[in-house]
Amino acid sequence: MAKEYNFREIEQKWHRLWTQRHTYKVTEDVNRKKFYVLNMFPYPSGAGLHVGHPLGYIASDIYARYKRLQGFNVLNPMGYDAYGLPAEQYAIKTGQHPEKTTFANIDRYREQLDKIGFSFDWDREVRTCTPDYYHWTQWAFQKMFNSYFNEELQKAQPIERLIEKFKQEGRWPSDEKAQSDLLMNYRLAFLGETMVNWCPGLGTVLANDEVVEGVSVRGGYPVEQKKMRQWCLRVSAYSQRLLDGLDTIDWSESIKETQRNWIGRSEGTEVKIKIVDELTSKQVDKLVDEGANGNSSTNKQLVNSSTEFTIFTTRADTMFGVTFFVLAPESELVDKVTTPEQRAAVDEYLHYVKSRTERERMIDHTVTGVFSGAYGINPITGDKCPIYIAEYVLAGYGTGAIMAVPAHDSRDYAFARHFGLPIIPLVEGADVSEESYDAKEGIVINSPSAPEKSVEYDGERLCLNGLTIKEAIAETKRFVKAHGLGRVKVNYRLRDAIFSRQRYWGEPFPVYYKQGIPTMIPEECLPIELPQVEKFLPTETGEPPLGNAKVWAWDEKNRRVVDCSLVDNKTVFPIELYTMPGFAGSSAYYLRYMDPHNDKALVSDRAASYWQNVDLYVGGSEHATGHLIYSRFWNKFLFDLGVSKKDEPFQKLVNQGMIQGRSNFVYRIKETNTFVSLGLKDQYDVTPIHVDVNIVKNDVLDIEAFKAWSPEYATAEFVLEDGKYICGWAIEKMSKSMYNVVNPDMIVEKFGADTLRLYEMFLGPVEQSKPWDTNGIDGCHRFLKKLWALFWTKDGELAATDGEPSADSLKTLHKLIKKVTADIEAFSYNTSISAFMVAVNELTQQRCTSRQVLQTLPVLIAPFAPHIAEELWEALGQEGSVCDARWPQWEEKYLVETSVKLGVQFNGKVRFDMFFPADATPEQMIELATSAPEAAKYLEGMQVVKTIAIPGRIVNIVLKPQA
RNA sequence: GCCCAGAUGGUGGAAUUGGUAGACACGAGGGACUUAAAAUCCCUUGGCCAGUGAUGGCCGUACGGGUUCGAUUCCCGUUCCGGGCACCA
Repeated sequence: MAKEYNFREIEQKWHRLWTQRHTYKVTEDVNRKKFYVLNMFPYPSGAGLHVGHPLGYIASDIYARYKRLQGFNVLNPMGYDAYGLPAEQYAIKTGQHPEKTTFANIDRYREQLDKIGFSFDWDREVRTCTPDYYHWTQWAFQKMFNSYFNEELQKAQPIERLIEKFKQEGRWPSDEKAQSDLLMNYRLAFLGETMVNWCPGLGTVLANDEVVEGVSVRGGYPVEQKKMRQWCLRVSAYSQRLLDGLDTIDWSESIKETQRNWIGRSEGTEVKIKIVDELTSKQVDKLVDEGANGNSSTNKQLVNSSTEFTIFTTRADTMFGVTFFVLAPESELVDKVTTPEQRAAVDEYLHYVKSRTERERMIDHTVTGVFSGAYGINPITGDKCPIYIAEYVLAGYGTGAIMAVPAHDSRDYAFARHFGLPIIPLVEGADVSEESYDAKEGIVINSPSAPEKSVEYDGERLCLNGLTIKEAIAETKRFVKAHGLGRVKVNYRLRDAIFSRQRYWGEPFPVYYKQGIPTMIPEECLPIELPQVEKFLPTETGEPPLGNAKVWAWDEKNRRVVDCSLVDNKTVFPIELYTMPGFAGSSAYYLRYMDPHNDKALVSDRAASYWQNVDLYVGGSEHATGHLIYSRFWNKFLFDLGVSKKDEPFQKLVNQGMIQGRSNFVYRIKETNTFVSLGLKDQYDVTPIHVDVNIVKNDVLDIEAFKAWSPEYATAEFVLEDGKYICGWAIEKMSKSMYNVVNPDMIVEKFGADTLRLYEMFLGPVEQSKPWDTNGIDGCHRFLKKLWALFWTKDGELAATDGEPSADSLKTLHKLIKKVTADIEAFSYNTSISAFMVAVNELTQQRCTSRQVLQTLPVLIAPFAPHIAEELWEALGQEGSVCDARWPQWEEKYLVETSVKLGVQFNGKVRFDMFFPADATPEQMIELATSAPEAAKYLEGMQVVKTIAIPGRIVNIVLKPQA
């Protein structure tokens, strides 16, 4: 009896042995080179894992195991992003404490993960919701609070330095409240009165990346803009460093591009615009006559006339085409600028703008706006242009005010057309009769249209005519700077991150309010643990859920958390009721894995120095503008502090694709309980119904299982084709409601973890999204059986012999080593597995039993299928674990061909194949090809024009008819 | 609208980056073994045409052009699908 491949027994055995032997325990070892592999840790949801989740873990595990076999000391940890909304919402619904459900989910995840045979060092597991972990989240927050960003040094510095500076400059107020307010403008973690994305459905604010098209990512509730006092992180301070860092890391171009868009650097010019209004310009002469001592209302006008505002533009070259200015409705200037005559119209407009939700504004781009009554003076032309207020200008970007150049900006163009404002073309050949010319290419004209149309400054007038747009921008910048009309300014779209949430299930802020001044709980007293509450909903007075906590006040004298009733505002103060957002805990977890049990520091200097940063990070691309920005920001801050040793946290990033579901359908004839097979369905009026993919094999329905699936179908009847019921299919998101969820446990049960690992990788490139189709899995399972069979005789004895391997076998082996090594390096696991299949087939055909060849195979397959690798390794009588073996080196000498079969081409078309000596020179190849008998018929009556011969590639002879 | 990435058999996908397109796997068809099933093994499988046959010919990598002895690969244009950003001045 041949020895059977009993994967269940093998996998259970090795899972047990790995645990017993601590095979995957990692310690810092300065004598070995480190390699840090990391997966984005999962949020443990109640639904458990489906086959899509482990894809990235398998891909990184393969790389981790490969690196280990190469002799690296590999850190490959795993943990849980355990704070989050679903657990809290579940708690609200059921009253179950989120910790309870979260921990239960974690246990379930762990159980599922363990079945797949990962090389995680579980001793390093972290959970973001445990006090020993969020201790360091709170600590980092306090460090940010006590730091500011030094623009000159482009790095974070202790806030004390800033205080010193203020003192030296005499700007340090004596009042404590004023001191606090002043510093809030600089702290990296600060309380800010900002417009936030308020989500009434969730009862909390959301970060920009948590809102898509005006609704929340989680739950899809509408989101509105609201002004609130919130904790914020000054992420924008790091804009330039976040941008520059992208050039130093090995990430996909598309994700870097996404981040560049998100950071949105634009280099432009700020120009100061003087304001005049109708009244002032009419009355200026009169006022001068009267001696400027008019009544208070005219005084106010005079103040207005000396007021100026600043606009931001990236198209400084178009200053000669400005025909109006526009302010954002939320701009503080609106109030100052509006004239009494226009007051009513402006108020009405502001009211209209307020009534519109963010979503409406985003979708509906109809032109709206109102004239403020005031005018601005274009400093370059001296022209007086009306100032409008319109919602198409955003308060949050630039200065909230723009100069409008309708000829060369489509939005300004639409506005000008709507309000009948002039349009002045500035680019040679640009036709602006139908639409604006927005391109940044061409030669500038009309700038100025006549010499006197350009205002003189210090004897100089700006003239851009004849320049290219790029030159004109540079020239205008120079002019504006030289004459003090404004300054060159870089703007970023990246906003500061709103860092507080009105939720229960998150990290509490280590902050209390002393006479309204936010004060940090001393570092030595951290962590401040999340208090118990009875209800997870906001309080009746609208406070966040932590308002329900009874013991949630800070006793300054005794340095501990005490009962709220003790608050006396002398020594006992209320603690912050907000909690931190989801990204707080996930921003520095990779550092914690380096030293997870340290209770003195986030990470020891020794561990951080050894592990440096993550060499390979694997996770979904959906985190491009969330986690992957926050984490880089957080790390850069910790780098400035000297805690992190690298400016960038993740050197190489691989984004695994999503696994979609492949749903199956049955077709019910309307108003019957009869189902018709796919090929016949067009003959009836049918309703397609999702059917559980687990009772369908190769699109053939298991009719008995279907009848048992739901009582409704117990009496179903079927119209079959060829005696089978064929189901339809479609690619959809993998979800319970589509009955297309495939569970990894089931696959492991049926085929084994090694087959699952192999198949997940065989499905296609790791980066690519693809549907899961269990149909193909047999191929991978068969391969493992064939590999297994190679090691055993018919009688179930070990087949290995000590004889010298054949040249063929050595060639097969070394070809395989070469291919697999190159493919793993390139993350091309699917082709790697194909190479294995070819090699095993070849070795089987060669009846290879050589120990020398056989003992290399377990090492090569170990990254992909570790269980079978261990079993074979042991069967061969090798010492220890295959994990401690050395990755083999391929040798060219076994691959050398004595002859090479190449296509011989005449005029670019392959005419015949022939063998050439492997070491033939191009000249010899041409000689051999032209003298071959097959060549004669092509050469007849022809003349050789050109010959091309590339050893190993091609032989090509170009002919033309003889003259 | 702007930016990025794609499009190859019935299906998932290969192709040493300009050198015999379709590796490997699934599915399908045929065959062997078997009382039968499972399992295993062998053959065929991009399309069209000719031939009893070994075989030969033509077409073929979304579409239309171009460069080249030679293009799935490089260039230009078009269509379609996916991802990101989006009144960002």
